[in-house]
Amino acid sequence: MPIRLYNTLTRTKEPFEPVQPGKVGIYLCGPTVYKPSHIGHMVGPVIFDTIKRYLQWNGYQVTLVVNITDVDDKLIAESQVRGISMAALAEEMTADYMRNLAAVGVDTVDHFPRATAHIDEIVAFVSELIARGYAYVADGDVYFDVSRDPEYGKLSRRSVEEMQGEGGTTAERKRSAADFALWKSAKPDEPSWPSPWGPGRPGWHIECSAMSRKLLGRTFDIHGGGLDLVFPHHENEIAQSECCHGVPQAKYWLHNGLMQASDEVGKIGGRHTRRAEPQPGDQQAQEAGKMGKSKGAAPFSELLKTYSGETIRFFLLSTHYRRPIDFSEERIREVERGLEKFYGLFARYQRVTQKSFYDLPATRRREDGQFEPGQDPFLLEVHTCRERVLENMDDDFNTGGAIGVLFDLVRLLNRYCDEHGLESAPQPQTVAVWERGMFTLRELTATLGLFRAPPQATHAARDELVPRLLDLLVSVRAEARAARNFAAADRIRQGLAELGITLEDRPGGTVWVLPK
RNA sequence: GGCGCUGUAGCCAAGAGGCUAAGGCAGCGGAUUGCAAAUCCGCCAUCGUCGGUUCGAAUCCGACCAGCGCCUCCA
Repeated sequence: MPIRLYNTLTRTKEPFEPVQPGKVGIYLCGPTVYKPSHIGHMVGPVIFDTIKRYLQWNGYQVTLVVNITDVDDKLIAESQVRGISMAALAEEMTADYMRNLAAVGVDTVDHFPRATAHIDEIVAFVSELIARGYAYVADGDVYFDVSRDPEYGKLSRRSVEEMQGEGGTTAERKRSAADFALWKSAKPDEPSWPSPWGPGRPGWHIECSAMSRKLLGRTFDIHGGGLDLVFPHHENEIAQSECCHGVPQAKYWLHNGLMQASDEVGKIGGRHTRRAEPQPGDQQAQEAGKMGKSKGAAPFSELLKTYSGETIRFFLLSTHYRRPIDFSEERIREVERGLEKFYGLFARYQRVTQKSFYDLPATRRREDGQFEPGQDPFLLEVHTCRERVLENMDDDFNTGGAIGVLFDLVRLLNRYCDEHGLESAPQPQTVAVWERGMFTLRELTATLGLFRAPPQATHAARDELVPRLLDLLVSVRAEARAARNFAAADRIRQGLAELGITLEDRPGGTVWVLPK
């Protein structure tokens, strides 16, 4: 069964067939690095990291490129405000972006090309467009002549007539409002690079055309980005690249939905807001806005102080990527409680087998994880879960549906553990069957890039003394319980609970759980 | 105004013509437990409204209502 994906170009789901058999090139539009990234910047990278993992697991050799736009009006403005160079600002913000990506487990990106490192390629690209008659020079600027491109508007489905084009001071130099800048002449105090048209800097869209060509070729497989980039960014990229090359730039265009910033009020904002009576003073709270425009868009690094990168990743993957997501901390906390189900099962696995779930090998290829369930009803159900997860993933990377099935699998594994008394009286036979199921959970979560490493140990757990003291308390409490002195036992448990430490009396003994 | 997206339980969310409409969070009942915690079992929706197509629609079509995005160099 083939992988299908939704192509913005055709507005339909299409079977995935790479340009070259077995190889896949993906270009994702990354950030303009002028301020710290917020959670909205993580949506694309997480889904495309997942897509790459999944395609690789399905046997494709995948190259993933995420560009860094490090020259732009906003960078210039911000660097002037802060009194540092544009390069220094870009450096700082790129480092922030990289740390954030690492935290959410995005580590499959092959190239992070920077616009300023590709000025030669950009100048060459612009020159080619001029030579072919698709662009014109105007007073040190270079503009793309939209009227020369009969296909202009095919991605966003707009007609040239309705375009307003870019405003700004350079507008008069353009022949048509819809034309857009390929190269902008520099003002005296602005950073610039030499070019045949005088000192200047690249326009917004050209770096993606130039860098994708360099790293992935004239026609590559998947071009991704946020839904807000469909117009004008991707439309203009297509115009530049396809007029220059005469071949499609990308076969499939994938766009992720945008993160909406709900207010701290949490529940408010978003699609379901139904204002029965417009309450005075309530209006501001009712407005959900796009992260990029919202002043409430906290730096992602701040969010990471409260929630793990894995929680965020799980949150982002628990809905389909094309759907808009309302962000609220309450939602993150709900997701976090769902994650506990997985962590709880991993802890059980450790108790039963003395092995870490995280050490289980993940399959490299889809077919490696296939197995014959035989007649065992448990394994039959595990097998079915696996199929259901893969069906979801094959269908336009439906990670939300896939995660729903993973919860089923977790319940299945817990039930088997309960029913066969694996924690109290493990039998090698049943443990082996259970492990077969755990193995499937391992491989399926790995394809989503989840649970690749144990959650960061808390500060308390890193302290050697804490576990020892807890063990001591637990053993004292065990003696009290043996003597049926439940008052003393409960006092210990209650006291620890007030410190956020949970005690679980299990068949094999008492387990303590530290707060996150 | 133009183009487009969305509306499924208290909240989040999968499903896109036909099995009892996944799953998570919250809640309720039960098993287990000395009591808890964790886990398991059970309960909790006719799919924005109105019409149409169809033997049959949450799923297709139309209208309407509501929210949102782009058309302003925001992923």
